[in-house]
Amino acid sequence: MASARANAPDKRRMILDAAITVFARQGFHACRVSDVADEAGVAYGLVYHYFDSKEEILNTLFLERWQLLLDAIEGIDKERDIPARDKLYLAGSFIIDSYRYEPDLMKVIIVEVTRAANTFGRQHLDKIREAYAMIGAIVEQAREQGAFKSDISAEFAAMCFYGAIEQLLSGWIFGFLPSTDEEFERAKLLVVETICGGLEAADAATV
Amino acid sequence: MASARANAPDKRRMILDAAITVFARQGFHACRVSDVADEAGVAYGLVYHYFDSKEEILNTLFLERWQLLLDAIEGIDKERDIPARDKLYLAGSFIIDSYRYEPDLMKVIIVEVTRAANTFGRQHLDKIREAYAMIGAIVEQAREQGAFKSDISAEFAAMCFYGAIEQLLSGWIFGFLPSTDEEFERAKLLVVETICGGLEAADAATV
Amino acid sequence: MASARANAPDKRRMILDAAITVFARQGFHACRVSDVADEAGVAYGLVYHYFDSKEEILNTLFLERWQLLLDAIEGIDKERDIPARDKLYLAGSFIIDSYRYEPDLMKVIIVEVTRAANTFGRQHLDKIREAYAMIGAIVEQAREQGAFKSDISAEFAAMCFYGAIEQLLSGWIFGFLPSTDEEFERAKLLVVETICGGLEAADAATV
Amino acid sequence: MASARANAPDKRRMILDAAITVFARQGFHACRVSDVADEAGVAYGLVYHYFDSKEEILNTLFLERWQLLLDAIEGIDKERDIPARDKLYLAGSFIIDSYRYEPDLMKVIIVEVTRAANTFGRQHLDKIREAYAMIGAIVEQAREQGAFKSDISAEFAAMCFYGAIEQLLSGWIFGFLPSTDEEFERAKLLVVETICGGLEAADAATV
DNA sequence: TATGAATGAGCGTTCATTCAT
DNA sequence: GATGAATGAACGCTCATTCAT
Repeated sequence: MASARANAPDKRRMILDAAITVFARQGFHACRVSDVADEAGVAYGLVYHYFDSKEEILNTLFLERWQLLLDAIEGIDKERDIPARDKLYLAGSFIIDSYRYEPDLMKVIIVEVTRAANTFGRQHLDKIREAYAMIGAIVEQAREQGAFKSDISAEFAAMCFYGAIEQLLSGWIFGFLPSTDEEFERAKLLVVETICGGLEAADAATV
Repeated sequence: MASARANAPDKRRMILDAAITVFARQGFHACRVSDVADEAGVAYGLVYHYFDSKEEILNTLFLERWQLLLDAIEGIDKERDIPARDKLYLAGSFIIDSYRYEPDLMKVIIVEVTRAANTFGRQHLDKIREAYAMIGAIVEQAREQGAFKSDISAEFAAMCFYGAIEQLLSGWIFGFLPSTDEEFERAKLLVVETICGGLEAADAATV
Repeated sequence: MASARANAPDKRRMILDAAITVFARQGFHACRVSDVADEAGVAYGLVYHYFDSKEEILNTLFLERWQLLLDAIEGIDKERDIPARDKLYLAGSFIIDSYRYEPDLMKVIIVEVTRAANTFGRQHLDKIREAYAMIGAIVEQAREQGAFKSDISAEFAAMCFYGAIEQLLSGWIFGFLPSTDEEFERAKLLVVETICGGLEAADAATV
Repeated sequence: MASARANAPDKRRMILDAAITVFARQGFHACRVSDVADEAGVAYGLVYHYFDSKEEILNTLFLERWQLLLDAIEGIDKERDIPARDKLYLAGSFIIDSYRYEPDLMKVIIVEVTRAANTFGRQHLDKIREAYAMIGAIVEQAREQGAFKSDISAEFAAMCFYGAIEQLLSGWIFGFLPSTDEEFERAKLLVVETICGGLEAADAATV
């Protein structure tokens, strides 16, 4: 029987996927629950069979994905013998690739949650800050080892790093940065180069 | 006429100021037009005498303030004989001080406009990008002069710089960075130090 | 200006009157707010301009009317020099006449509030019981004076009296008692005769 | 078959019993079919296997119990050689004891059917009135025998008697009369004393 | 200018009922 | 018999906006 249902549609998943599409296209507030149901091809009420509210759908999407991101950064940080810059490169890459491969989902998460700081962002602030903390931990270790400047706190550095990446994601999301593979790869390298190496030319630092 | 009304209340201004308070406290979407009218101490309908819609109030607040910011950065950039790092410091200072001295207004602008990218941010995208462009112009000049690395585009650098600052503002707005004078001053210095000088210690850059 | 508006329609009152008609005809739960608005000839939203909810309309109708009833019984009780039986007759008359002259309003109050004990009745229980208490006070005084039996508590007597009257009202409301003037007058007399004098024939009481 | 299933759970009965509990606790309208199913420990849809609708469950509960009541009163009335007052005492006792021993069921019947006159009460009005008629028959016989006053119609007397009892039941149901054995027994005696003997003291009747 | 009563489209949510398994 | 996923009509309430005064 399980096999008979192996490729049966998982309606709950279909609703979540439809929500990604609809939230990304119309925005969370501008869309109606019926838009999600229509996109998923299910009846209106089924959405409420699986979720308590429209908000819960968004929360579910965010928490699912954000946990993957936290797990990824944690995994990167545990590889002890690579330099902090490489760890930050891997973390940044994971976020950028998340957008590259699932742009609608990441658009929803960035636009409707992490940047929507006084609606959903607020209720997920602790979860969001876990990411900052993990990036901060990478920086902190580098500071202790003398690789990073001690006068810039790890927390501060993490916010600059994350802020820069989120700004880049916004650029892609709103179409003023080109969404090409080259651009994604270049951005991965340059955001680390900028934050770790600084904008200033090495031989000009003393100017 | 102006003198005859010298100390008559400017109802339009009262409405705008009330809107700053209310939008900051409750959020643009969560508040009603009547909340703004109540805060301003005027009748419901008067808001519609001065503004076409609730949105127009927010647009007005944004455009008023953002133009000041653009003018300030432009002014900073025209002082030709200071280094790019100093220009960026001044630009960053202006933004941070804007929040320091008018936290409600800046909260509204950041939360409801620049970070609300798929509602108001979208319609003001060009205006917002003018700020990136001005920061980019500062960077571009430094690149041409060899002070900044040429492999990091000015546009990219500007987004990292602005992203870092906006992230810091979010930290203050949502209360996970302390809003003290020392902290504001420190942040001004460090955000430039981070973006221009990089996180890496000078003697560790080759590691 | 006041005179210019002397016969201007009081929309709030129109809504209340429409609600009496609609609640009586369709029942509180079976009708929609739009039915009330339509009956009143006003826009949907105006109902919510004057009342917080559909329930508040019913509460308002009940409290308005019930207070008249309480005031009436209180007034009756203060006329000290008439016998308890006459006071009960006047109290019963007031209630029966309330139905006679405003059948829809009393139907709503009886059906949707005082007999709807586990919805609205519950929240107005204290107010409803004030009526029992006032009737009880009339009985109590008669007991103290020796006119009424001392082995039947005043509270118990009040509930029997009120229960009998409410049952009669139900009979008229649901059409199994004839709603004629003679019937109303006869009922006023007989309910008192029954409760005060008893069903038993005087010469048969010892049987 | 009955023996083969002697101790198999009778799901239909379980649903009815669960409905008594749930309807009494939450009220008929405020509860969902799933609440009944949960309480019964059966699946959602099984309720619809045994009953056509949520209403049919209530109808079933009412008709089952009301028939017992009708049968009881009929039985009482057939014992010809006891006085009307005793018959009324027995009828009242049966109703009061019904509540005493099955308070939830009687609460549901009183609150959701007999007092809910414009929903379920209406469709069961004829059945409810059968009870009045039977009480009326007891009174009528006493009138014919001269034991009861002839100027109070039997139908009227029945409504007063039933109204008084239902009011008492409401008092117990909503907790403003104490639900003790003494109270129940006292009420049985006093309601008959009140309705048959009247509130007025014998020696004061001429006052 | 100034008021606030009046408008009405729009949406989230509920839940009785059906039906495929 | 038994399950619970699936359906979809229905409704209370919100609130931006209009307009008569």
